[in-house]
Amino acid sequence: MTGKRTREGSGRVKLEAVASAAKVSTATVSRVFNEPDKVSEAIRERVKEAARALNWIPNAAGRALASSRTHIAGAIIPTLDNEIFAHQIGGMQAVFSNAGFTLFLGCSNYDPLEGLRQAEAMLARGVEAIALVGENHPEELFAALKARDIPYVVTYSYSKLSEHPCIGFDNRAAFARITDHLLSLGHRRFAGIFQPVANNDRVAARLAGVREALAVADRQMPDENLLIGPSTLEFGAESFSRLMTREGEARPTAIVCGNDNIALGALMAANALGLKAPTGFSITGFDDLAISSRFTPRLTTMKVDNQAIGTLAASELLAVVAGHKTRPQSKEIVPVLQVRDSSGPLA
Amino acid sequence: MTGKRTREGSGRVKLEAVASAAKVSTATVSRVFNEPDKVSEAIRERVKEAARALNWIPNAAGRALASSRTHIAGAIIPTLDNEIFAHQIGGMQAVFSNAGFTLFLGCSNYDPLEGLRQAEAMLARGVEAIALVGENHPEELFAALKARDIPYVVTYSYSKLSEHPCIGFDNRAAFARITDHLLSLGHRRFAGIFQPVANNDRVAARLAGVREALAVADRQMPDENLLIGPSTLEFGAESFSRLMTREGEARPTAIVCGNDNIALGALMAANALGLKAPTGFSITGFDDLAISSRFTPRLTTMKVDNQAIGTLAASELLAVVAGHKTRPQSKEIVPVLQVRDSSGPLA
DNA sequence: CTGAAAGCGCTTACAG
DNA sequence: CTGAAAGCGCTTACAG
Repeated sequence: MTGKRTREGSGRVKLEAVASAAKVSTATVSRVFNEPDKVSEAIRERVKEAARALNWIPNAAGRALASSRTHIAGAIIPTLDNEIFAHQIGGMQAVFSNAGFTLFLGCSNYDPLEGLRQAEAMLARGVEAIALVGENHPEELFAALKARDIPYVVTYSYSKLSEHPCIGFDNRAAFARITDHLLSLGHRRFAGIFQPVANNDRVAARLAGVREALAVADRQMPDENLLIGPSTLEFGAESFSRLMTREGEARPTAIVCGNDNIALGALMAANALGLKAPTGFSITGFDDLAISSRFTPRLTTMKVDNQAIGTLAASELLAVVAGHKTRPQSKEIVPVLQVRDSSGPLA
Repeated sequence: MTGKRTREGSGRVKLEAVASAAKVSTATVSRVFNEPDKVSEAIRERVKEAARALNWIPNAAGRALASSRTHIAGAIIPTLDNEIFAHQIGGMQAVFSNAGFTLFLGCSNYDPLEGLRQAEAMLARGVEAIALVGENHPEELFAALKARDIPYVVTYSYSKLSEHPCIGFDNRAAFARITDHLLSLGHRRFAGIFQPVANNDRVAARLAGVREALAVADRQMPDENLLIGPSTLEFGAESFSRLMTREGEARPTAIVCGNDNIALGALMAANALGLKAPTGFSITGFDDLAISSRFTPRLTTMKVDNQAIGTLAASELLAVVAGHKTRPQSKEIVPVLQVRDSSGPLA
């Protein structure tokens, strides 16, 4: 009879119901929750009471549409299977949640296009800020972020030269450092066991760090001494066996592994072969996993505070969202070398 | 001059711009992307072209408000520090993403109230479905889910008796199973090293499983043989030392650990003390972490496909959201006993 | 400090 | 198959 259209609606309690229950306008209800100082205490209490009584949960879509704010942030990581990213997300999640932000999580599985796809889904849903692991993303993604003026940070890797705000550490410097450690122990024949370099700027930088440190010492790592494969205990183990069963000069004395997982695999193979580092050879890792310091032999590695990377990234992003700064500030986290039993003097 | 109000807006390209560029109504643009079959091909192409040219990304808030659909799902887990939950989330994320859903992640740190808080934030943001680890959540949470008719599943734990749809395994049965294994090996003096039971229905069920199996065999685990503490290698190690330095009858021969991490710690302590399972004692874990089958001695444990729990949970939730069923179907994942070197005949 | 009402960017019932 | 326009549930510029 009336010209009214019929619409489904959500069927939920809405702000309007709270307003009429508290006998105030919808504007006032909104203010009570968003700018409480602008409302007199008596009314404030009345409205809160009504909201509680009706069990009102604000509809974020309405809020987002009216205010162009969503209180959502996003993070894109390669995979949760690696505890370093899991810890990073854990730290991030806590800080965001504490600030009233809910976190979208996307995993690219090391496929930049998949990362792009997921980031776009997040943008469509109005994320106010986004964190990306590494710089290895399609230019398109960074362009979209800039076009919409969405603050972002690149995490895990850090470089002074980067055009992006980054929170992490210098992978190249870290591996130059660990190589120097082995060099200072007298090692001259180096081998490397690394995860794939494709789509992974962090691993590429690590290798560059090793090569750079060796070059300074007038050394180098022959191609046949660099084994690349999956970041698994197995690959570490089989690579170690392949390397150490070589004869004479072909056998390395220092094996730099791309991370602790690979190094632990190598150490297991060594134990199985009855070889005990640091006698005759040294092995190093990277990450300092919980188990690395308790394994026999204890693994020489570098410790990174991944959770701190996550909390710092979230804090910087929130500061920009809140308008405290215009751009997230880059922060360098310095990995700490942990010299333990798996590395020692050449002799 | 005009009575118009000034509003900020998002400043972004909107559907309206696409409509006028393609010389069609906004209704048609919307249909092109949501019900393409209802639009003639010529117009469809024209609109898509215009959208592409303008680089339009739909505003999800507008869409959500008008359609009451957000294409967002949520998951609440205790922590990402434990790889079992990380794997579960990894599986879930992939399935959701594939279906056009973006995933909210919340970590409760084993605090039910924190989990409730984060779940409420997700509800406010319109999640269409939610996955929760375990049943240990405030009744309020389940009530809110039911009131809003949001499909949910409880993951990781499984019980036929549960009033909730659950996808996981029977923790009680699994630990009864592992206890039976030790019993069948001739062990009679049992000890346990477990993580805290508070707010963790899974751990409570595990302990119940051990006790139940022992009771059937007319045995029991004395209070002083049950050590409870953090799920760390350290706690596993120190607990082992404490247990195994006891004299005579007070020293257990079978140690059931709450998970692999604790068991690995115990094994490390054993190695340090020069004790080698399964000579004189047996140790079991739970999870079958990557390292467990390669440690020396290889750990007897139970393997759970956590990723499958995640993918199944997401699939069930999506089926409900899509209207294919009214309620997620419970699914039991059966853990597989992996008998290895850390357990053996008593004598 | 408070309210009436326009507007955020979409979808969809209705009409043709 | 297509369009005009109401409506989704909030926020906020404006007026008082």
